[in-house]
Amino acid sequence: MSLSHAILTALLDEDLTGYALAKQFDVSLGFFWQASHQQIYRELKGLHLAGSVNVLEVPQHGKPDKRIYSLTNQGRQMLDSWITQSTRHRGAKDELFIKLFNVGSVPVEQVTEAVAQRQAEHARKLELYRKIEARNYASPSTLPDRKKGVYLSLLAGIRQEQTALAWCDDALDLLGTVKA
Amino acid sequence: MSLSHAILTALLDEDLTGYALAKQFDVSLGFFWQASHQQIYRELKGLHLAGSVNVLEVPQHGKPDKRIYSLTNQGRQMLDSWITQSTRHRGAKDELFIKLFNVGSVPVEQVTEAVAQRQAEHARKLELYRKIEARNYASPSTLPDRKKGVYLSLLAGIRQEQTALAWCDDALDLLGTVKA
DNA sequence: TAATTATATGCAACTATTTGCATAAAGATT
DNA sequence: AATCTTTATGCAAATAGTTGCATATAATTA
Repeated sequence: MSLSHAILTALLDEDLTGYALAKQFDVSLGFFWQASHQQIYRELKGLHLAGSVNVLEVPQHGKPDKRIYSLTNQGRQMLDSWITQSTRHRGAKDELFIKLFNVGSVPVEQVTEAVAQRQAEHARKLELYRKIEARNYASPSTLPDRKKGVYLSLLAGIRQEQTALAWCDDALDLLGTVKA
Repeated sequence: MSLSHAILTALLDEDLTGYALAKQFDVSLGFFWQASHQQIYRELKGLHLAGSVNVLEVPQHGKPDKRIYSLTNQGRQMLDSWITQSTRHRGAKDELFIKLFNVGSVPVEQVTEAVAQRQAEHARKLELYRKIEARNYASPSTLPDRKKGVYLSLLAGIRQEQTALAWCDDALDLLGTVKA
Protein backbone atom coordinates (compact mmCIF):
# COMPACT_ATOMS: atom_id res chain seq x y z
CA MET A 1 0.00 0.00 0.00
CA SER A 2 2.79 2.46 0.11
CA LEU A 3 3.49 3.43 -3.40
CA SER A 4 0.69 5.85 -2.55
CA HIS A 5 2.69 7.23 0.37
CA ALA A 6 5.76 7.59 -1.75
CA ILE A 7 3.73 9.59 -4.26
CA LEU A 8 2.20 11.79 -1.58
CA THR A 9 5.67 12.39 -0.20
CA ALA A 10 6.96 13.48 -3.59
CA LEU A 11 4.05 15.90 -3.81
CA LEU A 12 5.03 17.56 -0.53
CA ASP A 13 7.58 19.75 -2.26
CA GLU A 14 5.91 20.49 -5.53
CA ASP A 15 2.88 19.75 -7.67
CA LEU A 16 3.67 17.23 -10.36
CA THR A 17 2.23 15.39 -13.31
CA GLY A 18 2.32 11.61 -13.47
CA TYR A 19 5.05 11.89 -16.02
CA ALA A 20 7.16 14.16 -13.81
CA LEU A 21 6.53 11.87 -10.84
CA ALA A 22 7.78 8.91 -12.82
CA LYS A 23 10.94 10.85 -13.59
CA GLN A 24 11.39 11.85 -9.96
CA PHE A 25 11.12 8.20 -9.05
CA ASP A 26 13.93 7.48 -11.45
CA VAL A 27 16.30 9.74 -9.63
CA SER A 28 15.65 10.45 -5.96
CA LEU A 29 12.92 8.54 -4.18
CA GLY A 30 13.28 5.83 -6.76
CA PHE A 31 16.71 4.84 -5.43
CA PHE A 32 14.77 3.20 -2.61
CA TRP A 33 11.40 2.74 -4.22
CA GLN A 34 11.12 2.25 -7.96
CA ALA A 35 7.84 2.38 -9.78
CA SER A 36 6.87 2.29 -13.43
CA HIS A 37 4.84 5.07 -15.00
CA GLN A 38 1.92 2.69 -15.48
CA GLN A 39 1.87 1.98 -11.79
CA ILE A 40 2.07 5.65 -10.95
CA TYR A 41 -0.76 6.67 -13.26
CA ARG A 42 -2.96 3.96 -11.82
CA GLU A 43 -2.15 4.94 -8.26
CA LEU A 44 -2.75 8.63 -8.93
CA LYS A 45 -6.20 7.81 -10.20
CA GLY A 46 -6.89 5.96 -6.96
CA LEU A 47 -5.54 8.75 -4.80
CA HIS A 48 -7.70 11.24 -6.64
CA LEU A 49 -10.75 9.07 -6.17
CA ALA A 50 -9.95 8.86 -2.47
CA GLY A 51 -9.58 12.63 -2.21
CA SER A 52 -5.92 12.62 -1.27
CA VAL A 53 -4.85 14.66 -4.28
CA ASN A 54 -6.32 17.36 -6.48
CA VAL A 55 -5.95 17.50 -10.24
CA LEU A 56 -5.48 20.52 -12.42
CA GLU A 57 -6.06 19.75 -16.07
CA VAL A 58 -3.92 21.79 -18.40
CA PRO A 59 -4.94 21.48 -22.04
CA GLN A 60 -2.17 21.08 -24.55
CA HIS A 61 -2.25 20.87 -28.28
CA GLY A 62 -1.03 17.66 -29.82
CA LYS A 63 -0.01 15.92 -26.61
CA PRO A 64 -2.56 14.61 -24.12
CA ASP A 65 -3.69 17.17 -21.53
CA LYS A 66 -1.36 17.59 -18.62
CA ARG A 67 -2.82 16.50 -15.30
CA ILE A 68 -1.00 18.29 -12.51
CA TYR A 69 -1.51 16.70 -9.12
CA SER A 70 -1.29 18.42 -5.74
CA LEU A 71 -1.72 17.28 -2.15
CA THR A 72 -5.03 17.91 -0.40
CA ASN A 73 -5.32 18.41 3.35
CA GLN A 74 -6.64 14.92 3.53
CA GLY A 75 -3.61 13.62 1.69
CA ARG A 76 -1.34 15.43 4.08
CA GLN A 77 -3.20 13.94 7.03
CA MET A 78 -2.91 10.53 5.46
CA LEU A 79 0.87 10.95 5.40
CA ASP A 80 0.90 12.20 8.98
CA SER A 81 -0.91 9.17 10.30
CA TRP A 82 1.03 6.76 8.13
CA ILE A 83 4.30 8.01 9.62
CA THR A 84 3.31 6.68 13.03
CA GLN A 85 2.61 3.22 11.67
CA SER A 86 5.14 0.42 11.57
CA THR A 87 7.81 0.65 8.92
CA ARG A 88 7.69 -2.20 6.46
CA HIS A 89 10.46 -3.29 4.21
CA ARG A 90 10.82 -6.19 1.92
CA GLY A 91 14.45 -7.14 1.72
CA ALA A 92 15.82 -7.03 -1.77
CA LYS A 93 15.14 -10.03 -3.93
CA ASP A 94 18.42 -10.60 -5.59
CA GLU A 95 19.09 -13.45 -7.97
CA LEU A 96 22.81 -12.95 -7.58
CA PHE A 97 22.72 -14.72 -4.24
CA ILE A 98 20.76 -17.63 -5.64
CA LYS A 99 23.46 -17.90 -8.27
CA LEU A 100 26.15 -17.83 -5.60
CA PHE A 101 24.46 -20.74 -3.86
CA ASN A 102 24.94 -22.64 -7.10
CA VAL A 103 28.73 -22.35 -7.06
CA GLY A 104 30.12 -25.85 -7.12
CA SER A 105 27.26 -27.16 -9.23
CA VAL A 106 27.40 -24.91 -12.27
CA PRO A 107 30.27 -23.42 -14.29
CA VAL A 108 31.82 -20.81 -12.04
CA GLU A 109 32.57 -18.37 -14.89
CA GLN A 110 28.89 -17.63 -15.21
CA VAL A 111 28.70 -16.59 -11.60
CA THR A 112 31.91 -14.62 -11.84
CA GLU A 113 30.49 -12.83 -14.84
CA ALA A 114 27.34 -11.96 -12.88
CA VAL A 115 29.39 -10.55 -10.01
CA ALA A 116 31.51 -8.50 -12.39
CA GLN A 117 28.42 -7.04 -13.98
CA ARG A 118 27.04 -6.19 -10.59
CA GLN A 119 30.30 -4.53 -9.69
CA ALA A 120 30.00 -2.25 -12.69
CA GLU A 121 26.45 -1.37 -11.71
CA HIS A 122 27.47 -0.47 -8.20
CA ALA A 123 30.29 1.67 -9.52
CA ARG A 124 27.92 3.51 -11.81
CA LYS A 125 25.42 4.12 -9.03
CA LEU A 126 28.07 5.26 -6.59
CA GLU A 127 29.34 7.76 -9.11
CA LEU A 128 25.82 9.08 -9.63
CA TYR A 129 25.21 9.43 -5.90
CA ARG A 130 28.53 11.17 -5.50
CA LYS A 131 27.58 13.67 -8.15
CA ILE A 132 24.30 14.42 -6.42
CA GLU A 133 26.15 14.76 -3.15
CA ALA A 134 28.65 17.20 -4.59
CA ARG A 135 25.96 19.24 -6.30
CA ASN A 136 23.40 19.44 -3.48
CA TYR A 137 24.95 18.41 -0.21
CA ALA A 138 28.42 19.85 -0.23
CA SER A 139 28.09 21.20 3.31
CA PRO A 140 25.82 18.85 5.23
CA SER A 141 26.32 20.71 8.51
CA THR A 142 24.30 23.68 7.28
CA LEU A 143 21.35 21.81 5.82
CA PRO A 144 17.84 23.07 6.54
CA ASP A 145 15.75 20.56 8.51
CA ARG A 146 13.57 19.49 5.63
CA LYS A 147 16.62 18.44 3.61
CA LYS A 148 18.20 16.36 6.34
CA GLY A 149 16.15 13.25 5.71
CA VAL A 150 16.82 13.33 2.00
CA TYR A 151 20.51 13.75 2.70
CA LEU A 152 20.49 10.78 5.05
CA SER A 153 18.88 8.68 2.35
CA LEU A 154 21.59 9.66 -0.07
CA LEU A 155 24.21 8.85 2.55
CA ALA A 156 22.68 5.42 3.02
CA GLY A 157 22.82 4.90 -0.73
CA ILE A 158 26.47 5.92 -0.93
CA ARG A 159 27.55 3.64 1.87
CA GLN A 160 25.56 0.72 0.54
CA GLU A 161 27.23 1.04 -2.82
CA GLN A 162 30.68 1.34 -1.27
CA THR A 163 30.11 -1.76 0.81
CA ALA A 164 28.75 -3.67 -2.14
CA LEU A 165 31.67 -2.63 -4.34
CA ALA A 166 34.22 -3.79 -1.80
CA TRP A 167 32.36 -7.07 -1.47
CA CYS A 168 32.45 -7.59 -5.22
CA ASP A 169 36.23 -7.31 -5.13
CA ASP A 170 36.51 -9.96 -2.46
CA ALA A 171 33.93 -12.15 -4.13
CA LEU A 172 35.83 -12.10 -7.41
CA ASP A 173 39.00 -13.03 -5.54
CA LEU A 174 37.41 -16.02 -3.86
CA LEU A 175 35.57 -17.14 -6.98
CA GLY A 176 38.92 -17.08 -8.72
CA THR A 177 40.02 -19.97 -6.49
CA VAL A 178 37.10 -22.17 -7.57
CA LYS A 179 38.00 -24.90 -10.05
CA ALA A 180 35.94 -24.59 -13.21
CA MET B 1 9.94 -16.32 -12.16
CA SER B 2 12.82 -17.11 -9.89
CA LEU B 3 11.32 -18.34 -6.71
CA SER B 4 11.41 -21.55 -8.69
CA HIS B 5 15.16 -21.24 -9.17
CA ALA B 6 15.68 -20.53 -5.52
CA ILE B 7 13.76 -23.69 -4.69
CA LEU B 8 15.69 -25.78 -7.20
CA THR B 9 18.90 -24.40 -5.74
CA ALA B 10 17.88 -25.40 -2.24
CA LEU B 11 17.17 -28.90 -3.55
CA LEU B 12 20.71 -29.21 -4.92
CA ASP B 13 22.05 -30.23 -1.53
CA GLU B 14 19.22 -32.33 -0.15
CA ASP B 15 15.71 -33.53 -0.82
CA LEU B 16 13.20 -31.51 1.15
CA THR B 17 9.52 -31.18 1.91
CA GLY B 18 7.72 -27.91 1.34
CA TYR B 19 7.74 -27.36 5.02
CA ALA B 20 11.46 -27.92 5.32
CA LEU B 21 12.05 -25.65 2.34
CA ALA B 22 10.08 -22.92 4.00
CA LYS B 23 12.27 -23.27 7.05
CA GLN B 24 15.44 -23.20 4.95
CA PHE B 25 14.21 -20.01 3.40
CA ASP B 26 13.87 -18.52 6.85
CA VAL B 27 17.51 -19.05 7.60
CA SER B 28 19.92 -19.23 4.68
CA LEU B 29 18.64 -18.47 1.20
CA GLY B 30 15.85 -16.48 2.79
CA PHE B 31 18.25 -13.77 3.90
CA PHE B 32 18.26 -12.71 0.27
CA TRP B 33 15.04 -14.19 -0.95
CA GLN B 34 12.16 -14.64 1.43
CA ALA B 35 9.09 -16.65 0.57
CA SER B 36 6.08 -17.76 2.53
CA HIS B 37 5.12 -21.40 2.84
CA GLN B 38 2.02 -20.77 0.74
CA GLN B 39 4.14 -19.46 -2.07
CA ILE B 40 6.52 -22.39 -1.81
CA TYR B 41 3.79 -25.03 -1.84
CA ARG B 42 2.21 -23.44 -4.88
CA GLU B 43 5.52 -23.20 -6.70
CA LEU B 44 6.45 -26.80 -5.90
CA LYS B 45 3.22 -27.94 -7.45
CA GLY B 46 4.11 -26.01 -10.60
CA LEU B 47 7.65 -27.37 -10.69
CA HIS B 48 6.32 -30.89 -10.34
CA LEU B 49 3.86 -30.36 -13.15
CA ALA B 50 6.71 -29.06 -15.29
CA GLY B 51 8.84 -32.10 -14.48
CA SER B 52 11.60 -30.22 -12.70
CA VAL B 53 11.15 -32.06 -9.42
CA ASN B 54 10.06 -35.50 -8.30
CA VAL B 55 7.83 -36.18 -5.34
CA LEU B 56 8.04 -39.01 -2.88
CA GLU B 57 4.90 -39.32 -0.81
CA VAL B 58 5.54 -40.55 2.68
CA PRO B 59 2.36 -41.48 4.53
CA GLN B 60 2.09 -40.34 8.11
CA HIS B 61 -0.59 -40.95 10.64
CA GLY B 62 -2.40 -37.93 11.94
CA LYS B 63 -0.41 -35.32 10.01
CA PRO B 64 -0.84 -34.86 6.28
CA ASP B 65 1.41 -37.07 4.18
CA LYS B 66 4.92 -35.78 3.72
CA ARG B 67 5.79 -34.86 0.18
CA ILE B 68 9.54 -35.02 -0.25
CA TYR B 69 10.77 -33.22 -3.33
CA SER B 70 13.95 -33.91 -5.23
CA LEU B 71 15.59 -32.45 -8.33
CA THR B 72 15.14 -34.18 -11.68
CA ASN B 73 17.72 -34.02 -14.45
CA GLN B 74 15.46 -31.58 -16.16
CA GLY B 75 15.38 -29.41 -13.06
CA ARG B 76 19.13 -29.44 -12.90
CA GLN B 77 19.33 -28.45 -16.55
CA MET B 78 16.88 -25.67 -15.90
CA LEU B 79 19.22 -24.30 -13.25
CA ASP B 80 22.21 -24.65 -15.55
CA SER B 81 20.65 -22.61 -18.30
CA TRP B 82 19.18 -20.06 -15.92
CA ILE B 83 22.64 -19.32 -14.55
CA THR B 84 23.71 -17.93 -17.89
CA GLN B 85 20.78 -15.55 -18.08
CA SER B 86 20.86 -11.98 -16.84
CA THR B 87 20.73 -11.46 -13.12
CA ARG B 88 17.66 -9.59 -12.01
CA HIS B 89 17.28 -7.80 -8.76
CA ARG B 90 14.62 -5.57 -7.44
CA GLY B 91 16.16 -3.12 -5.05
CA ALA B 92 14.65 -3.23 -1.61
CA LYS B 93 11.42 -1.37 -1.16
CA ASP B 94 11.93 0.32 2.11
CA GLU B 95 9.39 2.61 3.71
CA LEU B 96 12.05 3.99 6.03
CA PHE B 97 13.39 6.12 3.22
CA ILE B 98 9.98 7.44 2.32
CA LYS B 99 9.64 8.42 5.95
CA LEU B 100 13.01 10.15 5.87
CA PHE B 101 11.84 12.21 2.91
CA ASN B 102 9.06 13.43 5.19
CA VAL B 103 11.43 14.96 7.76
CA GLY B 104 10.56 18.61 8.02
CA SER B 105 6.87 17.98 7.34
CA VAL B 106 5.96 15.51 10.07
CA PRO B 107 6.96 15.18 13.75
CA VAL B 108 10.59 14.09 13.68
CA GLU B 109 10.26 11.78 16.70
CA GLN B 110 8.26 9.36 14.62
CA VAL B 111 11.06 9.10 12.12
CA THR B 112 13.67 8.84 14.85
CA GLU B 113 11.67 6.04 16.38
CA ALA B 114 11.55 4.21 13.06
CA VAL B 115 15.32 4.50 12.65
CA ALA B 116 15.91 3.26 16.20
CA GLN B 117 13.75 0.24 15.54
CA ARG B 118 15.62 -0.48 12.36
CA GLN B 119 18.88 -0.20 14.24
CA ALA B 120 17.75 -2.91 16.64
CA GLU B 121 16.76 -5.12 13.73
CA HIS B 122 20.13 -4.73 12.07
CA ALA B 123 21.88 -5.52 15.35
CA ARG B 124 19.82 -8.67 15.74
CA LYS B 125 20.54 -9.82 12.22
CA LEU B 126 24.22 -9.08 12.46
CA GLU B 127 24.44 -11.14 15.60
CA LEU B 128 22.67 -14.02 13.87
CA TYR B 129 24.98 -13.87 10.86
CA ARG B 130 28.00 -13.74 13.14
CA LYS B 131 26.84 -16.87 14.89
CA ILE B 132 26.45 -18.69 11.60
CA GLU B 133 29.88 -17.48 10.56
CA ALA B 134 31.50 -18.70 13.75
CA ARG B 135 29.74 -22.05 13.56
CA ASN B 136 30.25 -22.86 9.87
CA TYR B 137 32.85 -20.61 8.39
CA ALA B 138 35.50 -20.26 11.04
CA SER B 139 38.33 -20.84 8.53
CA PRO B 140 37.21 -19.48 5.16
CA SER B 141 40.55 -20.22 3.51
CA THR B 142 39.95 -23.98 3.64
CA LEU B 143 36.39 -24.02 2.32
CA PRO B 144 35.41 -26.57 -0.31
CA ASP B 145 34.37 -25.01 -3.60
CA ARG B 146 30.67 -25.67 -3.21
CA LYS B 147 30.61 -23.76 0.07
CA LYS B 148 32.36 -20.67 -1.23
CA GLY B 149 29.30 -19.07 -2.76
CA VAL B 150 27.25 -19.56 0.36
CA TYR B 151 30.03 -18.09 2.40
CA LEU B 152 30.22 -15.06 0.12
CA SER B 153 26.50 -14.54 0.57
CA LEU B 154 26.90 -14.60 4.31
CA LEU B 155 29.79 -12.19 4.03
CA ALA B 156 27.61 -9.82 2.01
CA GLY B 157 24.95 -10.05 4.69
CA ILE B 158 27.40 -9.29 7.47
CA ARG B 159 28.83 -6.26 5.73
CA GLN B 160 25.43 -4.93 4.77
CA GLU B 161 24.29 -5.09 8.36
CA GLN B 162 27.46 -3.44 9.62
CA THR B 163 27.09 -0.62 7.14
CA ALA B 164 23.43 -0.19 7.96
CA LEU B 165 24.13 -0.16 11.70
CA ALA B 166 26.76 2.54 11.37
CA TRP B 167 24.39 4.57 9.22
CA CYS B 168 21.67 4.31 11.86
CA ASP B 169 24.04 5.86 14.40
CA ASP B 170 24.77 8.79 12.12
CA ALA B 171 21.14 9.16 11.16
CA LEU B 172 20.06 9.35 14.80
CA ASP B 173 22.70 12.00 15.39
CA LEU B 174 21.54 14.18 12.53
CA LEU B 175 17.86 13.67 13.30
CA GLY B 176 18.66 14.87 16.82
CA THR B 177 19.44 18.28 15.37
CA VAL B 178 16.01 18.61 13.75
CA LYS B 179 13.57 20.88 15.58
CA ALA B 180 10.39 18.99 16.54
C1' DT C 1 15.87 13.54 -44.20
C1' DA C 2 15.36 9.68 -41.29
C1' DA C 3 15.49 7.88 -36.87
C1' DT C 4 15.48 8.46 -32.15
C1' DT C 5 14.38 10.55 -27.79
C1' DA C 6 11.41 13.19 -24.83
C1' DT C 7 6.83 14.59 -23.60
C1' DA C 8 2.33 12.82 -21.90
C1' DT C 9 -1.27 9.55 -20.90
C1' DG C 10 -3.33 5.16 -20.14
C1' DC C 11 -5.60 0.06 -20.73
C1' DA C 12 -5.31 -4.95 -20.46
C1' DA C 13 -3.32 -9.10 -19.35
C1' DC C 14 -0.29 -11.51 -16.81
C1' DT C 15 2.74 -12.71 -12.96
C1' DA C 16 4.05 -12.36 -8.17
C1' DT C 17 3.21 -11.66 -3.42
C1' DT C 18 0.61 -11.13 0.77
C1' DT C 19 -2.99 -12.11 3.96
C1' DG C 20 -6.48 -14.68 5.93
C1' DC C 21 -8.29 -18.89 6.56
C1' DA C 22 -8.57 -24.11 7.30
C1' DT C 23 -7.23 -28.72 9.01
C1' DA C 24 -4.93 -32.02 12.23
C1' DA C 25 -2.08 -34.07 15.62
C1' DA C 26 2.27 -34.50 18.34
C1' DG C 27 5.11 -32.55 21.74
C1' DA C 28 6.44 -29.03 25.05
C1' DT C 29 5.30 -25.83 28.57
C1' DT C 30 2.58 -23.73 32.33
C1' DA D 1 -5.52 -30.19 32.32
C1' DA D 2 -5.06 -26.41 29.30
C1' DT D 3 -2.41 -23.73 26.22
C1' DC D 4 1.24 -22.95 22.98
C1' DT D 5 4.57 -24.28 19.55
C1' DT D 6 6.04 -27.31 15.89
C1' DT D 7 5.04 -30.30 12.19
C1' DA D 8 2.62 -30.53 7.61
C1' DT D 9 -0.34 -29.23 3.95
C1' DG D 10 -3.02 -26.18 1.14
C1' DC D 11 -7.09 -22.87 -0.95
C1' DA D 12 -8.98 -18.31 -1.95
C1' DA D 13 -9.03 -13.54 -2.24
C1' DA D 14 -6.77 -9.34 -2.40
C1' DT D 15 -2.98 -6.41 -3.43
C1' DA D 16 1.11 -5.22 -5.96
C1' DG D 17 4.06 -5.24 -9.88
C1' DT D 18 5.51 -6.23 -14.75
C1' DT D 19 5.05 -6.39 -19.67
C1' DG D 20 3.08 -5.35 -23.92
C1' DC D 21 0.52 -2.41 -26.32
C1' DA D 22 -1.52 2.10 -28.02
C1' DT D 23 -1.62 7.10 -29.21
C1' DA D 24 0.37 11.58 -30.72
C1' DT D 25 3.60 15.42 -31.34
C1' DA D 26 7.89 18.17 -30.80
C1' DA D 27 12.70 18.36 -30.59
C1' DT D 28 17.09 16.47 -31.20
C1' DT D 29 20.65 13.75 -33.33
C1' DA D 30 22.81 11.14 -37.03
